[in-house]
Amino acid sequence: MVRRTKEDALTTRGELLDAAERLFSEKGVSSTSMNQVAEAAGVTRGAIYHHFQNKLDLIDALMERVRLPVDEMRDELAQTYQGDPISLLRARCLHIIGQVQDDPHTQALVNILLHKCEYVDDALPIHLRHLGGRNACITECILLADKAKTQGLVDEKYDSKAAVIGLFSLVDGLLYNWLLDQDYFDLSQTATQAIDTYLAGLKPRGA
Amino acid sequence: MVRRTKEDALTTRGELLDAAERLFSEKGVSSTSMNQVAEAAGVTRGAIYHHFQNKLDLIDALMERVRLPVDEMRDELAQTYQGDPISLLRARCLHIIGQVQDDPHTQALVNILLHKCEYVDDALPIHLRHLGGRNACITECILLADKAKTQGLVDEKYDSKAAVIGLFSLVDGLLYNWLLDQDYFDLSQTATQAIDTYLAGLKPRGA
DNA sequence: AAACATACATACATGCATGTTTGTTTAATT
DNA sequence: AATTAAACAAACATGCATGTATGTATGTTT
Repeated sequence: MVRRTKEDALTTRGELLDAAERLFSEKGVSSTSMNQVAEAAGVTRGAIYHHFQNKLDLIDALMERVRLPVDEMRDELAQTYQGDPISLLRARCLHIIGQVQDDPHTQALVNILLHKCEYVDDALPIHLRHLGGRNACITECILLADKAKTQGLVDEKYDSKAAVIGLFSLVDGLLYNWLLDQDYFDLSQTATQAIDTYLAGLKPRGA
Repeated sequence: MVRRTKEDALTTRGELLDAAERLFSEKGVSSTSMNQVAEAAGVTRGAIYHHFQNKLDLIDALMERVRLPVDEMRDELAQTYQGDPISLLRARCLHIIGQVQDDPHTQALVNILLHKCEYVDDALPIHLRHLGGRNACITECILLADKAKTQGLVDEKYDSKAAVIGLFSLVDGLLYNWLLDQDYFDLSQTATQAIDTYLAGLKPRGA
């Protein structure tokens, strides 16, 4: 209707992202057309193609807008920390769980990534970013696990990489299943127990 | 071309299922058209619509053809077993891992379910079957966990349902990540260590 | 052997999603 | 104040996917 100033344009862009995030998370990426996104944002497809090149670019902007939990985790791990490495890992995992549970944007994005988006060639750049962040994070966590081993906090018999992949898989699996049916179990309670169980299993038997 | 006898028709049907399984697993469900499936099977769309009502019906037939690991697990759990409940759980989880790793049909199907299929309303029946089998399986495993508790194999402080959900999430997460990038880690090794770690964590500290 | 059913191929009709282009209104620039 | 550029809307062109309807050759039955 009324033409817009620069700020208004940014608002429109934000509304487009909001609409896309909601629709993608509700109905799936490929089942949602650009037209539906535009309508939900109260504009036409012209607005979308003005702000974004295509659907992938739109999704990319979605990911850009929200800091994924793993990225945040990597940053915080890079900082100096106090306490033992295992406690740090535990805190970071629970933080991820909490963020998905409590932050709507994070939850929607993770939901899209886990359930509403086919892992196909077209979407490769999106998933590569996802994988890249995750792998970098795992790499740093392996160092933590090694350190924990030298401190006698983790049994020598365990392979550090496998231990970290197991921990991450546990978190992924918990999120995966909880997002499938949020009423089936309480996320933070279950996650706390499961993560503590896993970490307890890492300790040497005698400790 | 040449018209077919009943057996030939079954062959055609099987080839259609094979083609669909392969294409869906490679390129994703919604990115694969019925025409592509037909071409890959060496027939036309007419053959597909003769054997199946539509894409969903085709997917449904795919799931029907392969016994999903959880279903198999449930059956085996129902049988009488020897040994302690924890060992049984361990064996069953590792069996699932092995089946996904070694059986191409199972691997393709799980890959489709985890990565190549959006969890949207249209596909609800497929996912409901998935969830139904899984929940029934969890329910039975909770009984096992309770039994393990009475035998002193699991620490009293743990909630049985959360313990089982954690274990299943761990398996799911491992499969999820391994299917994303099969070269990033060795599945059976990592899974064995991770599951053993988790199960070790379930034991009472003194035991 | 005739009648019927099966197993497809082919053709058609429709609709929707995408990408692009053009037009229009308003803000920004000078 | 005039010009340009931004922010969209609207129209266009294209293509593909789906579903259905029809045709046809082959098996099947009686």
